[in-house]
Amino acid sequence: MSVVDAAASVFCREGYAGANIDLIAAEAGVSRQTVYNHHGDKEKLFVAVVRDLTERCNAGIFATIASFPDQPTDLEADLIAFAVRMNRNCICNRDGRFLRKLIQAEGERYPELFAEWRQQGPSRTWSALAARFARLAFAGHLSIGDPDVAARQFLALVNAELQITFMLGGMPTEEEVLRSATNGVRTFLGAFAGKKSPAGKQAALVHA
Amino acid sequence: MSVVDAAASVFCREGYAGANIDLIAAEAGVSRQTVYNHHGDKEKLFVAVVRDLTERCNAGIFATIASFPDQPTDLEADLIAFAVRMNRNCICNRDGRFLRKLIQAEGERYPELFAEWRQQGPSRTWSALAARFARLAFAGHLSIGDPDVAARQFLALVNAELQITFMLGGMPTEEEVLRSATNGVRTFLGAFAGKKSPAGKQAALVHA
DNA sequence: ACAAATTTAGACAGGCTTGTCCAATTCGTC
DNA sequence: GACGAATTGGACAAGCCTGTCTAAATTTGT
Repeated sequence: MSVVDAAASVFCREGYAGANIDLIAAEAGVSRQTVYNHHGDKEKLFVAVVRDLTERCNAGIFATIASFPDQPTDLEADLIAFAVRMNRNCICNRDGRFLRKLIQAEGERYPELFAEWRQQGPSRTWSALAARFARLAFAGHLSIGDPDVAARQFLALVNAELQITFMLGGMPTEEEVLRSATNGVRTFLGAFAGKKSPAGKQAALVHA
Repeated sequence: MSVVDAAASVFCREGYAGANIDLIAAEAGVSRQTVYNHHGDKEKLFVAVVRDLTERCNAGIFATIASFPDQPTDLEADLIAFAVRMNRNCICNRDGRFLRKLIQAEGERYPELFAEWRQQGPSRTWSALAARFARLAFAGHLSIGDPDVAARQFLALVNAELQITFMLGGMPTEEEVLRSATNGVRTFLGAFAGKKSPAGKQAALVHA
């Protein structure tokens, strides 16, 4: 395990103040001196950990959003599968859980570091997701007022049943993820199911 | 400020390991020795803080649930007002934010302490809320499949727009709380709005 | 006003952690 | 095999924190 990975693990488990450089070195399988040679001091190491996690998490999120069902065959099934992918690959995995915990625990102590995360992560995630939902609405599959609100509510709904598990740092089972996603998507579609006259059809008519 | 209140503040701000008894004493306006006289040691003080917060938060939650609109005049407006009360009095207030942060940061280190919170807090909260929604459904105001799922999704929806603020330990403005509640309740009703033939009417007919 | 209980300030030991220094060892590469 | 670079283990100082102790000051109850 690399030094940064070991540090992520220890910072998450023990908190910044409680994290011990000796323990990080031991967990990484290197000597303490090597940690200092590579990363300078504890604070620089922490920053490196956060940047590393932010980068990997964002990459995973945007890779997953790229698999959004733009042309769904079975909208419910496709959205459920997308929500499960999102949870499995971005939110429940090691990086996601670690980053969330670090943000919650140390976010107030490093405002500039996490402001950067906030702008490059959630803001862009929501925009990208909102654009996909807007497209579904435009094609008549959904009836949405504000796509940004819909995107945030989609994420909130498909995670609704996992919040306690997340709070305690746990990892939900595959079955829990599927159930939460299924219930969430059904409610989402109950609220936003498409109307009979999609915008696409209307536009086609105007052009005809 | 009491010792326990000051300790809650410092534990939240600095984490368990980073919390300094001298700082707690100073913030409480007493000497360090008094802290030790009253609470024994750091760990006992931490347990006292968590128990205190858990108790007060639960009391606030159940007091707020008691104000649930069982016989709504304007269902949307009544649910929005309820959601705002819930957020203001239980989730965004000092105790709620502190307890959440302590659970997230130290939950894994004190499993038995937070298992107790979990059983007396979220479990009972969801049951109580589910019962209220079931009653609304029975009276024909809502059309709900599983009341427990509906209760969790209701809370998830009305907080959907506040999650980032909560993550960073911030306090949303009154306007943000209202907007999130309004958007959440509208989506909730979009998915669960009552049917024309309420169970109550059917029951009345059976009895007639 | 007086006596008991509590609180206070400060000193103090013990332990732990960070970050540095250094000599010895190992590793990568030619 | 040889040479330079990186790694290692350990010692080390300095600082911080916990928890205890003590004697003085303050508050409380009567």
